[in-house]
Amino acid sequence: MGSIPQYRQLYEILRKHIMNGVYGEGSLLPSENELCAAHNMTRPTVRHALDSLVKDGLILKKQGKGSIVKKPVRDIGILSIAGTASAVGVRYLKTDILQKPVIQKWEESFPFELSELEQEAGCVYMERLRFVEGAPVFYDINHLPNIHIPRITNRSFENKSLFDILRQTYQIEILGGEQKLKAIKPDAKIKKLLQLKSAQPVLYIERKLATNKEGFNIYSTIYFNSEKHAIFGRF
Amino acid sequence: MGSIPQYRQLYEILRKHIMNGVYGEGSLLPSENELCAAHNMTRPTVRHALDSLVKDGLILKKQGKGSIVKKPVRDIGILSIAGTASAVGVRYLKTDILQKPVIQKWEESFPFELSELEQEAGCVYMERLRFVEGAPVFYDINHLPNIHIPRITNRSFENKSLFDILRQTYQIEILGGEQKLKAIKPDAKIKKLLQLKSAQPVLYIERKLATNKEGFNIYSTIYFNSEKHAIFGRF
DNA sequence: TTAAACAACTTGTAAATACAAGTTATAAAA
DNA sequence: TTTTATAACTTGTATTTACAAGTTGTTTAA
Repeated sequence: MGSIPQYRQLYEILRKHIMNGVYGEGSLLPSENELCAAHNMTRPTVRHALDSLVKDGLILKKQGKGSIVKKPVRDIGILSIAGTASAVGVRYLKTDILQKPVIQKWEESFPFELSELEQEAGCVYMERLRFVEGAPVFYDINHLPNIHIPRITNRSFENKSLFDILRQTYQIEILGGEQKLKAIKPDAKIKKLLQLKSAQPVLYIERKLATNKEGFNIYSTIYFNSEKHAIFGRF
Repeated sequence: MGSIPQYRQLYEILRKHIMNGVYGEGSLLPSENELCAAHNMTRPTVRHALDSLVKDGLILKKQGKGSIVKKPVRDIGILSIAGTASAVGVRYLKTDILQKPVIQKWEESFPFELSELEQEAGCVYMERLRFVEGAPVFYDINHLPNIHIPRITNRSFENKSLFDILRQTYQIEILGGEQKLKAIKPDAKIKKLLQLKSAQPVLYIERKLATNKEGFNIYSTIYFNSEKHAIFGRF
């Protein structure tokens, strides 16, 4: 017997099966007693495995019924955009790179506290403006510490999300983060960039995203025109 | 013995003690065996309670060491408030009930889609205004379907969060949700309630919170004065 | 035909027990 | 004095057993 706990092994098996569609969305998992028999475990052990799946939001247990497969759509914090009436997919999002990634020093007034490592390494800076149906709605400024990401300044970001590149090229995954939101009156620069009518307020977001790389955080400042669209998020 | 499970009772006790500072941050909880003896339970039951605390992020268990109290600022989605400079604890939040819970019909223009069950049951409606350091910052309107929550209109909400009452009295837990955020120009009513200077924009949030009770969702509309504070969230 | 009762499932809660594995302070040996 | 071993803790994993409670289809009685 391996040193991996039994409940963990069952969890991995069931998780894989759910992801691969062996158990379709909305269908029932085998009952706890069936799982006991099939994997030669006792009920507490099986339940431990199922508890983990519940925690992941992969199943939903109902007393007297069974374990229902859920396969959730989880976003990372607030990332997607919804129209005020109906949802607008990310595919309708066109991106302009205002400032291609450059390496520079951290600004003195940088709103987040930096670790020593981040401070020393300097930062990679970029600005983007995003359009929905031809109109600018999203202006974001990103700072990454200059570690783990060699040659990022040479990369093209055309039609590719920053997060996709970080994940695919550098194996950097977002684990979580924190953000601060305010409604503000935009200054002249923002007003011009987002083509705002006067007196139209703007949603302002500061966020810090933690990754699987120790000490590698992504810092973003976002200005969002919420006249015709809203920031949408699941949690 | 009440019909509330033992592990749940212990969970509530420990949770309260952690929140009230009986167990300070970083300190150790009594060991599992001590809790068994103190509350006359067996270890599986005690561990079930501790598991819930781990899930809440209130403790951190270390094998061979014990259960370390964490007391995080981690709320459900966006609920906590941070000062623009430093964090402001929820304890500085005073709540005024503008409209005590009443049972009424759902409004025609209700922004969310309702299930048939929710539609039939009618809704419980309440309004609150929250203050930080004497100034109103938070106006929220809540709609709950009138199921699972008998006699809620008789309850006092003085110094108690709606979520605490739902959890403790009705065993209703928030599992997740979705929300939509915008920056808006407030109308006269909101302006007056939040004592806003003219031209001060407001953060507007619509949220739907899903719970462990099938078909029981909580719908909130929030107006937030982000002049001196920001909405803060972890994920 | 219809409604109530029941049986056979499902998950939920709980006890009693055992041993494995990580941590820490103490006692023994170098 | 310093190092090592040990004992006494801690949480982690797992079995076995029992009954409660919710769901569903079937059988029985009206």
